Formats: sequence, structure tokens, C-alpha cells
Amino acid sequence: MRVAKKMTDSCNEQELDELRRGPWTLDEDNLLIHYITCHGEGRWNSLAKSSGLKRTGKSCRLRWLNYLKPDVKHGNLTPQEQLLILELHSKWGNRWSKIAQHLPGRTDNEIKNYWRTKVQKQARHLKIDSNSKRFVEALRQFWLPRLFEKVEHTSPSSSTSTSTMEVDQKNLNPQPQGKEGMMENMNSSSSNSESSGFKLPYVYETSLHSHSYNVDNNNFDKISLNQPDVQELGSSDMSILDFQLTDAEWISNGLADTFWNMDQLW
DNA sequence: AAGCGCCTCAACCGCTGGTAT
DNA sequence: CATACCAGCGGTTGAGGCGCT
Repeated sequence: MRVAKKMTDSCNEQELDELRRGPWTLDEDNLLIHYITCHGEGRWNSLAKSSGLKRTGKSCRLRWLNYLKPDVKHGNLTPQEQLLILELHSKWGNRWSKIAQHLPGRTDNEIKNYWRTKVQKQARHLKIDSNSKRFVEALRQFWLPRLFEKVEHTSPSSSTSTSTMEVDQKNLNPQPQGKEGMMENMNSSSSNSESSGFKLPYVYETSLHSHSYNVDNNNFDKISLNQPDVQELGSSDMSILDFQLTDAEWISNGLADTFWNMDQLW
């Protein structure tokens, strides 16, 4: 185990030499869990000292929040979660903690890793910048349709029945107004996800319910035609939904068949 | 079996903003 | 107001796992 030599925390040299780094042991985990169970989380620096762990407060906090905390989910992201990440990233960029707030049990670190290892990997395959309009268009054309398809197949509440969708859509009314309204809806969707199945972000949900969605024909453009819903977002931020089809030709030009292997993504 | 390269993800680092003194 | 301290954030790293040769 390496020993920390450089720290920004306020520790003297002797403390620095005693601090542990690297992977946590089972004993350390148990100690941290036991301490937090007794005393609660927070005040990480004093926690680190009082608990007897030879770790920095930062390290304790990270270990707890990203791994040990009981409500942290482990395992692969579901298609629903991936869909939400793509949408939220298109709105907020690399605001990982903000995105994580809308995925219960998922950490900013996990989402960040997902983006870097899965999404940016696809961007590299396509030889385009993952922050570019082109890549967002590629997502819209090829990735999201397949995610929608996965969501339809995996969601327990999903149904191809039009009547079911109409009922669900009625339940969404009155529609939230503006960006804040949308985010409230997304918050409630996220909080409901564990008990009653995942709900799509407001804009996707209404879009899907408004049009018969045809994955095979890459008919995802119908969603962007649902302008009133999109405008209700009231956001000046760039969104996946903002793009029109005019940029799609380059993707159709053989690239998708070659590179867009969705099976690698989950 | 060994060596190599790639990928994943837990953990670290530097920085920033908020708060207390 | 200035300073110190702390929590949290986003970027980066590197150990370990895995597949391929």
C-alpha cells in the first residue's frame, strides 16, 4: 500500500506519512460503516480522525458515497438510466453530480465513468468529438432509438398498447411549464423508479406518447417534430431534441453500419 | 502458460465555493 | 474584510481484470 506524500488537507508531515491510500480493505470498510452508523455522516475530516481510519476525510467521504452507502446501486446501468443520462448530459454537459441527482442510487463517479468509457468510446469510433453537434445528432439517430426499444422491452409498465399510453399521458396533465416544471417531473419520475418502474423524462414521455414510434425505420425524428413539448422546456441549453434531420446524411453514409454497435453498450 | 494491450472503475488530485472565525 | 477550513465537484490516474495472440 502506498503512503500519501502530498496532500491539500491540513495535516502535518507525520500524519501524512501515516495516511493510507489506494483500495480500501474490508476492515476499513467495516470501520467506516460502523462509525457512520453510530455517528452519522458528514464532518469528514473529524470523522476520519475520530474513527481511527488512517485515511483523509475526502477519502472516507468518497468511499462512503460511491460504494458503501446502503442506497448505492451496483451493476450495469439500465437502458432507462442510460437514456436519462444522455438527455441530461445534452442539457447540462459534464455536470455529473447534477445528473446523478436524477438517477437514484447512482453516483456522479459512476455516471462519469459510463460517459467516458461507453459514450466517448462510441464518439471515438465515429471519429467525432463527443461534445459536437454531430455526435449529438448521431445519438439521436442511432443510439436513442435503440435505447427506447430496450426501454419498451424492459420496463414492467411498458406496453405497445395505444390505450395504455393515452392513459399515461393523461396522468401527466397538467403539463409542467418551463424548465423547472420539467425538472420537477423528472425528479418525481426518478423517485418513483424503484417502486413503480422507471418513467421517462417528461419530454421523451410525451413525445413517445404522441407518436407511434418506429425503431426499424429510425423514425426518431418524429420526436423532434413535437415542437410544442420541446418549446415548453424553456431552456436555452443545447438539447438532443433541438436538432433537425438535415445533418443526418453523413451518418447514413455507411458509418452507422460500421461503427454503431449498440451491443457494446450494455 | 506467458506476454501484451485494452478496458473498467475505484480512488486520487486540484480546484472552487460556501461558511465560520 | 481577510483568512482558514471544509465539502463537493470534475478531471485524471492506475491497478486489476480480461481477451487475444
